[in-house]
Amino acid sequence: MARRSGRRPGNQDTRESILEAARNTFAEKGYDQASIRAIAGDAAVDPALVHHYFGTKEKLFLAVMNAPINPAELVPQALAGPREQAGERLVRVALGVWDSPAGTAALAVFRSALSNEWTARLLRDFVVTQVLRRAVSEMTLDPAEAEMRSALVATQIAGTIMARYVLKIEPLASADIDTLAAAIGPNVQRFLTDPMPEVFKS
Amino acid sequence: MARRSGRRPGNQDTRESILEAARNTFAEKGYDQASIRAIAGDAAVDPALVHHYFGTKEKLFLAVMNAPINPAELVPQALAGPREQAGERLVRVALGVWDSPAGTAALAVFRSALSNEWTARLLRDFVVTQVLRRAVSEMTLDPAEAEMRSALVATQIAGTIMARYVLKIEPLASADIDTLAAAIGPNVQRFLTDPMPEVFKS
DNA sequence: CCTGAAATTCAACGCCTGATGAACTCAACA
DNA sequence: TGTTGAGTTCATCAGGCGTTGAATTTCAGG
Repeated sequence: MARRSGRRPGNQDTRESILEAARNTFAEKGYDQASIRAIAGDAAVDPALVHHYFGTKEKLFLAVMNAPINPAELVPQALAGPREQAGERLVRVALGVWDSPAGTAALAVFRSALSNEWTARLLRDFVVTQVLRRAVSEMTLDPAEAEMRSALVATQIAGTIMARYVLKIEPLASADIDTLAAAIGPNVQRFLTDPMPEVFKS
Repeated sequence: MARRSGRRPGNQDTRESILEAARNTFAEKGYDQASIRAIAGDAAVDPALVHHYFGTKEKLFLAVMNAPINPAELVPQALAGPREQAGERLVRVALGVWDSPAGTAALAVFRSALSNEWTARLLRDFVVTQVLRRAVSEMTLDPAEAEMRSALVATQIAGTIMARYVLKIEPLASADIDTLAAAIGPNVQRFLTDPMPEVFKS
């Protein structure tokens, strides 16, 4: 018999409101600038409670990042369908993620990645092992070029995210997904499937 | 008679060594994470001396950013020559800047822009008013599309910088400029001159 | 030499940070 | 009903931050 007596977990709204406040604050300010006190204040909660639930700031960050994005589900969704439209679909899926509620968490890790070394590693490893590698294997690209091709795709996607969600450069920030997909998709497509200079064969 | 007696400015090595330490530290850690104490330590100097020379951290940052990058010189350099190769030249010039010593300062502002609101505004305003607007006027693009085209170019350039210098994704980080220019240039070119969906005409 | 201004140092201020541990509340079980 | 343990609060720690102002050193002018 595990739990014999005592108050039962009961109200776990608090835990989730901390999580939500953390997600928003991390997304707004990045890892370093988001203070536990600010998060706690946002959740109308004592700062010590944050530690009670999540231990350390790092663990809280990981808890925030844990659920929302599942590449195993998104990558096939982006790659299903004719190869000639894979680029556009990829842009559409990526922007869709960032525009969704889950995108808040993604934006948090993105923002944090530029000022903090370990979050940068986090993002790089995630992108490389979870997204790019998966996409490469599903698209059956020429292995000799696959790494470079997927890295190039990453530049276009990352740049779009950066310009639209972080720097908020107009008219990009206000454009709708269809417009952007039509404009950027073909470029991604070229990175994916068009012939590349011989330099890459090495 | 302005200065009548007293020690003359003399040794300004100190000022420059602070500036250099600041440039490196800002580039490594971004604006917020780079502490005045760390910069002073890097320059083997008392923290108070930094304030003596530059007043505040913000002014020090601006002093670091002040000199090194001159769009008035770079933009024409990127745009001179046949329009059909403008994309590739643009990539080449951009990467050239970041690979140069001056690029350290540029990387600093780039890094800072994601975690700090006012450096983000700084970068956005700089990019929009100093680089994009200038490029647009020199290339005589259709005004109806110019804003969107230059913003799209910005996404590809920013993404490349991010992947290569911040996230350091391989094989991008180790590739030489020629390779990248050949791979990415055509995409930039398409953003610049290829026909765009009608949606943009608005 | 001596004066005075610049260069440099030192100690301290007030504030914020992440984190800790003890105290208190209170619902549920024995 | 009394015990238990989770939920919650509070005071506090040690440390880093940007910044300040006064003291001290250094050195070129008059």
